[in-house]
Amino acid sequence: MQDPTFNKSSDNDTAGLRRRVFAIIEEAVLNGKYAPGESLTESRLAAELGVSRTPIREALTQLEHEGLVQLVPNKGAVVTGISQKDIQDIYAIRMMIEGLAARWAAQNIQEEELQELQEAIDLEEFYTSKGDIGRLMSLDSNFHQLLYRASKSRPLQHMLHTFHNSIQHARSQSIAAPGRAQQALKEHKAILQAIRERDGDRAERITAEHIRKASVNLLKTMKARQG
Amino acid sequence: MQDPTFNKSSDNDTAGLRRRVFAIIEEAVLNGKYAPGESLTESRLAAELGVSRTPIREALTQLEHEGLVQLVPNKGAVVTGISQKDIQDIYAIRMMIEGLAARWAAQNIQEEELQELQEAIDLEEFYTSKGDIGRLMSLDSNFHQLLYRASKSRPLQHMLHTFHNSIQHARSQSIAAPGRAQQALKEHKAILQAIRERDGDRAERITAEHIRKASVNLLKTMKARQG
DNA sequence: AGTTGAATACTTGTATACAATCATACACAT
DNA sequence: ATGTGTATGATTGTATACAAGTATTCAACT
Repeated sequence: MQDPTFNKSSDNDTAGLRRRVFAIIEEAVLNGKYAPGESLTESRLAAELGVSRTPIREALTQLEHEGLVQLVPNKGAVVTGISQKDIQDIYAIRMMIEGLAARWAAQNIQEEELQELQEAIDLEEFYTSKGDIGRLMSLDSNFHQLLYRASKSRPLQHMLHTFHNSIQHARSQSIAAPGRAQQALKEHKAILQAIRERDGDRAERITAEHIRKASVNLLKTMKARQG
Repeated sequence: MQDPTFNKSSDNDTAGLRRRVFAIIEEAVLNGKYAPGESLTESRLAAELGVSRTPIREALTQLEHEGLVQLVPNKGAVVTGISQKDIQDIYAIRMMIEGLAARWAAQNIQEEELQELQEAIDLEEFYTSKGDIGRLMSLDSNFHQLLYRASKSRPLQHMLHTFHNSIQHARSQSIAAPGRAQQALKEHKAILQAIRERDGDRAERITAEHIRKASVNLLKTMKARQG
């Protein structure tokens, strides 16, 4: 076994300027290069990134929907940033909602989806032993996305997808913490087991616990990193 | 007392084509004029509404974020529609999240916000006795928005705001049901009382119950109407 | 000095033109 | 008959031009 291919990519990868622009601005906001309160005008960003205003506009509206900036007419996009409390709140919300997702998944999952989850976990195990953080990030995403899909609830799927994106940056820090990947893998296995046994209560409970632990870990990491 | 003015309008009212276009397409989707599965191309909509593609594009991306269409490249915006199960799911999610909002509001609300909630309820009482459904809709929205704000959680506020929009249409049906407005008013009063007493547990519980009742009522209404 | 007013520069909102990509239909070969 | 390759048409993505509205600045006046 050398490098299991990872072909199930739910995200659209055909770059496009908008995606690149979005990623760049998002990164800059999250890194603090654009400070909270600062207002970004379209023309300035367009000049800075060497593209026209159109893709900038689209990226900004998307950023607004993710809550990173606030679009105020004739003023520009005001950077809001994400505080530590925001992340804490997001995890508190995720605890409830992903718990619900796990419960519904236990009720509605299909045999094929159980297999997909199992495969995701197998890959996770492989890369955890290899210590490949990059892959683990995307596999963790994958596991949770599969969970959402198995819940058979479109609104829930939609909402969690949005959320997931908005804290992607934070999650990547969390999983890089020493020992966290191993722990997450163990928790993922337990969640799958509960779902496989169609035990909705337990699935909900341990999924919430999984999120809570990730949250604790993340906040610890963030505090260690920036004071 | 004749017509208490309602000046606190959080929404931006400066029309703009995008907003109008958005409203028109949203209405058409919710009314079933554009059937689920149908794909709307930008040029077609632009011609139909007599505007250029630009505001259409922006409206469509917004509609995608609200989950009403899915933007697929080179195919157009595919209408997804909202099923009865979707609404059921949304209310299940709202039960949890708004419960959380009420709990946090009980912890963090300020004196001034308590007064605003009280005023909202007073107005609600007035228009309930008058039977002015239109006002009640916007007052119900207002009450819940105030609640979100009082929770002092930006992510929660943001998420619930999005949700609130996406089911605005459904809610307007719910509140129009006979007797529902009176019941909702009573429940709002109870919620405010719990928050005023800083009883987070109770506030969470009865808020969840409030959403559940609204959900039951709405589904009954929908079934009666189109089932 | 503070206030008011107008002029200017800037910013967003919209329209339109162009490029690149993709789906589809049709002809042709097997 | 079926599969394949190509050509055409359609659709989105991006750039740019223009219009309308707003914030800001500076000067004049009280």
